[in-house]
Amino acid sequence: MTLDLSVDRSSPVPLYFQLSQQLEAAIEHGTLTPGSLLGNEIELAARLGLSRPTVRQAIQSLVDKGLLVRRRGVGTQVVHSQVKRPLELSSLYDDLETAGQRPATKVIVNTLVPASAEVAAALGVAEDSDVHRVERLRLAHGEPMAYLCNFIPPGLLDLDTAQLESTGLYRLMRSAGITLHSARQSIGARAATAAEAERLAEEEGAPLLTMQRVTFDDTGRAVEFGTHTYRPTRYSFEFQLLVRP
Amino acid sequence: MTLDLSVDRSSPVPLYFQLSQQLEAAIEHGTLTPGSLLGNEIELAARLGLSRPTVRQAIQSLVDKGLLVRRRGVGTQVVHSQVKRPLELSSLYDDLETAGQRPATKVIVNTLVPASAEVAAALGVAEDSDVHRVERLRLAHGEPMAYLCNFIPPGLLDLDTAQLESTGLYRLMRSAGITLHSARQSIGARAATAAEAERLAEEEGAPLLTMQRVTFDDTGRAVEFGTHTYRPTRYSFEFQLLVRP
DNA sequence: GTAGTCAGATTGTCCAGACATATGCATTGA
DNA sequence: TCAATGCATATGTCTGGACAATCTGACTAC
Repeated sequence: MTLDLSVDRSSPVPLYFQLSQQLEAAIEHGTLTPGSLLGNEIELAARLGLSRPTVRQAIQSLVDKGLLVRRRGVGTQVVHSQVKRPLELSSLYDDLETAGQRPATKVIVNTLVPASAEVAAALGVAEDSDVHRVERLRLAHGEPMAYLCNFIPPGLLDLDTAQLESTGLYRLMRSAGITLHSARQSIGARAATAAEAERLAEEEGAPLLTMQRVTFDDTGRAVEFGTHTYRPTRYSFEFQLLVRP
Repeated sequence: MTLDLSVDRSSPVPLYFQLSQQLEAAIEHGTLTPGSLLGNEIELAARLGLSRPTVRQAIQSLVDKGLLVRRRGVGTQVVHSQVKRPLELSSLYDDLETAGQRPATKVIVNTLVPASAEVAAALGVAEDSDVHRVERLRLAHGEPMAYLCNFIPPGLLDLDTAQLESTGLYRLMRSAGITLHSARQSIGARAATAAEAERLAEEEGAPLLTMQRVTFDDTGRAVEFGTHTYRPTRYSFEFQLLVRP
C-alpha cells in the first residue's frame, strides 16, 4: 500500500495542516484502513522532506480528533471505530442542512425585552437591561422540529428577521465577526405544556427534549443564551466524545 | 502580579506538564484573573529556564482545555467564562459521587445472552455470539434515578455483581486495564412504557431521557454498548463544549 | 519449558534558534 | 480631521538534532 503524500511549500497553508488533511482524507476514503500502522514519524518526515516536529504536529491534530492512536514503541494506528465525527459546538441549522433536511425557520418573536434574573445571570448583564429576544420555529420537510428561544446581548449584531429566517443564528454571529469559543449546555426532558404542544404540533404531556445553552466568544463573553425544545421523535443529539487523558 | 512558577528537572513528570498544572492551578485559584495577559512566551521561557517549544506545549494544553486564548500579536489571555469544566466521557456513577449524591446500584440482571443484531453491530461481534448483559438500577438518596442496560463483549473483564453494586462500570473497566478512548452517544427522549415506569417509579407515558452509548478503547475496539433511561426530574446532561477551530 | 534479559524500533520530551504573520499603537501624510 | 504607513510585539510555523521511555520479540539461562 503506497500512500502518495506531498506538500506544497509555496502554499500559504501550513505544512502540518496540508499533511493532516491528506491523512484525514486517506482515512475517510479508506486508503488507510482501520488498524493499519502509519509508518514511523522519522521515515515519514524524510519521505516528505519535512522535519519530524512538523510531521508530529500533523499527526497530533488527528490524534486530537480521535482518528489516530499513538503507542510508544509500537507506532501510530488508525482507530477501528466506524464513526469519526467529533463533537462540535454545532448549530441545529447546520446539522439539518448537512443531513440534507432543508431546514426552514419561522421567526415568531424578534424584539427587545428587559432581562429577567435568569437571562441576566446567564449573559452577565444587568437585570432589567435590554436584551434581544428571538423566538423561532425550526421546520424540516415542513414539519415542526424545534422551538428555539434565544436571548442576545445588545450591540453584538443586527438581528434582521429576514436573515434569521434564511440562515442560522451561529452563522449570523460568525459573519458579524464574533468568534465562537465554547458553550455550556444542559440537555433534559419534560412533558409538553399546552402552549408548547400547540407550537410543535404535539399533544399536551408529550415528552419533549430540552436544551439550554450559554455560548461564549473567544474573550469569554457570553454572546447567547438559548432555551430550546425539540420533538424527540424528530431529533436527538448525536455526538462523539473523547476521553481527556 | 508576580506568579511564582518553577519546574523540577529531577522529577519524572514532563516539564510542560508541570508548567501547565501550575498555570491551571493559578487560574483555578484566581491568582491569574480572567482577561489577564499571561506574559509572552519567550520571556516566560527565559524566566523558567525552559525552551520556547516546551512553554508553548504547556500553554497549548490549556488552550485545548479552553482555559486560555491565544491571539497573535496580542498575547495569551485567561478566558472570562465562569465555568471551566470541560466535556468528558463521564460515568454516571462518578457524576453522582462528585455531586455528593452517594449513588447506590442494584444489579437486576447479570448474565450471558446471545447478541441481538443491534448489539452485535454496535459491539462489532458476531450475531448470536455470547455477550454479557448487565441491567442495573441506579439510585440517589434512595430514589431511583436511572435504569442502565449494558452489553459487554466477553473476556474483557470480570463482571462481579458485588463489584458492580459498589462502583461504576467505567471504573471497573479502567481497573481491568482497559484504556477508554472515545464514545459515540445519542441523547433523546420518549414516553415511558409500563415496564419502564414501574422500574423508575414513574407513571406510564411520563417523559424519560434516553441515552445510547458505544464506548471504544484506545485500539478502537468497542468495549461497551449501553441503553440508559433517566428520570428527567432527577437528572440532566450538563457539559461544556469547545469549538473546533 | 519458563522466566528473565537484552536489543531494536518507535514515540515522548526537550532544546536553540530562524523566519513569517497578525495586531495595536504611534507617527506621518493628505 | 482622518486615513495610510511603519514599527514594536506577540504568536504561528518550521528546522535539525538529542536523549529518554516504552513496547515487542528474540535470545539466553535456569
